[in-house]
Amino acid sequence: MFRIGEFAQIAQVSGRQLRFYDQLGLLRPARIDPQTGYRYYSIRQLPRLNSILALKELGLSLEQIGPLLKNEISPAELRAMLTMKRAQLEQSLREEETRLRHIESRIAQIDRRGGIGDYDVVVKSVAATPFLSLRCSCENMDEAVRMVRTVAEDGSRQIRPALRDKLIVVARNDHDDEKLDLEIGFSLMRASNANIRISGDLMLRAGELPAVDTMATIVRPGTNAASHSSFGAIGMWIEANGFEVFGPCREVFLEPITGPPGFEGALVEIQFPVRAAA
Amino acid sequence: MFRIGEFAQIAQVSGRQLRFYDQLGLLRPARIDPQTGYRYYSIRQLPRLNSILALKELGLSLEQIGPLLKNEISPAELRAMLTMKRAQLEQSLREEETRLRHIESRIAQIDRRGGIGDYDVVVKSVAATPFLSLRCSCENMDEAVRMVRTVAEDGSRQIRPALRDKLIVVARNDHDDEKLDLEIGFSLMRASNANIRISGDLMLRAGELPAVDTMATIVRPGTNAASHSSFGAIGMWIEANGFEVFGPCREVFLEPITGPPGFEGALVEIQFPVRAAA
DNA sequence: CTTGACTTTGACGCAGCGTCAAACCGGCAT
DNA sequence: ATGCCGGTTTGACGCTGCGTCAAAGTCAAG
Repeated sequence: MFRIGEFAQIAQVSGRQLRFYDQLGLLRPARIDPQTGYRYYSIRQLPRLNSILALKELGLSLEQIGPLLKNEISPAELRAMLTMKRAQLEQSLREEETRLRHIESRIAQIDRRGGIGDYDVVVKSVAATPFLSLRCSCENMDEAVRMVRTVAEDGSRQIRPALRDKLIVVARNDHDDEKLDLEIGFSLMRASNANIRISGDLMLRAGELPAVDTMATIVRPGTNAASHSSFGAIGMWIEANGFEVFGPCREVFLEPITGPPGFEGALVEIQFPVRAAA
Repeated sequence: MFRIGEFAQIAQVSGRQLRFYDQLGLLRPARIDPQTGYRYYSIRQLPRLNSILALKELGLSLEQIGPLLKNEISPAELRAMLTMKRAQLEQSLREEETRLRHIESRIAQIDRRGGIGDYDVVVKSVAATPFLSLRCSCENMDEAVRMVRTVAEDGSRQIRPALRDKLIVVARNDHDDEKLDLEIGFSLMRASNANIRISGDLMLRAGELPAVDTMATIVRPGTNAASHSSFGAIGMWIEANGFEVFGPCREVFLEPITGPPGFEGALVEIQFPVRAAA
């Protein structure tokens, strides 16, 4: 019979652990002195303790180990538990590898640029949303900016504020032509089938923006210069972290557009649908 | 200005999180209504929140993120933090891979044998210990068993109980001859240079058992039959989990030997020094 | 004015112990 | 017998980053 300290030393565990296992009923001492409350362990309890430690090593929780030791678990059930554990482990392994890549790209960035860059690329998922929009093809940036402004202003006037949500520009230039193939419109609070005619012959048509599970996003001031550097940043991030672009990029105007041309004060969220690179 | 729920929805976080970040001072709401205590967030706080989320993704703790956002951290310090994180991550990746192998070998074992095997292989580290022992070469198992018994009995008589610790047999058969090359003796509570003569011309000489960092161990009843199966079990375990045997195996008798020949009632811990397989 | 949806603060929970604190106990030296 | 030092007991809090109630107050629509 050993007192708790000796037994702990033999088994390479802490006394606190033994007391805790006692409390959980996983490993009661062979004897407890009723006078003093001292716990006395027999060397014959070592196999049981080792079973506990081995099962813990496999990643099982102490709660799960209890029934196992009492042989209340069939091999099939244990197999199922372990298979689940394996799946969880594989999942977390993949996640940690992703994180490792994140960290390494961030370290490389510090080394390259000698400073701290932007931290704000975030992966999120977005739900499908009704979208009242205009498809158009623009020759150059200036034309695109004018068009966005037109849609923004006329849309703001003609769509009820309670229905209108945010201005969104989807870049659909598949084969990057010279031309910009854009879809410009407003997301809506709820579905609506009404098309809306705006200035001249332009027409906003009801449609839907599809949901995207993994969307790499970055929030930036909407000045054109900053927008350009944001695209660079998010592109590097996507590449460095083992993703690839998977669909059309969106620019979400988080604030209603006001002020002078150029959207200087606007706040824009750039969104790239991504998936793990092949 | 958004109330907490809307802002949470936009940023894909929970309201609880926002309140928590407020409490930590990481992200105070743009305004708090002094009447009602309602928190109001500006969309312009989204970049800061995204910074927090991105840094969290890198594995930094919220405590570490605070100073970062206040620009109280130089790039070099950040680099150091991330490098440390990377090392930790790589370490935990290796550990999880090891666990994954453990689990897979356990599943395979269930599938092969249709049942639950022994759970009790445990890795521990053992310290160096003074060792009073006899080196001998035995032709067969019977001779070895007799020799162990002789050392056990004579040693128990001739070494003071306060000095004597446990009977240990080290198997030194390097090139597995027919013969068993054993070292049989007692570990001691403290160093001693006294050699001890036991029955006949046999002599226990003072020496030392070296420390071993990673020792795969299993505790078993000392019956010879059970001992055999234990060796099989531990061998399979070592192989399945990507280790290799690295030195001489030890058998530690956890209880003083009593009773009839064969050590039927004894409790033995088998120890194999191991290292990651090449 | 009544709902029903939101929000506030406050508290507990978690997983597996580590780490005090205050009070006892055991064996050795005197 | 007596001190003393080291081990032991129970009990409580800490940790990480929130999730999840609970009770009470707020806001906006009908």
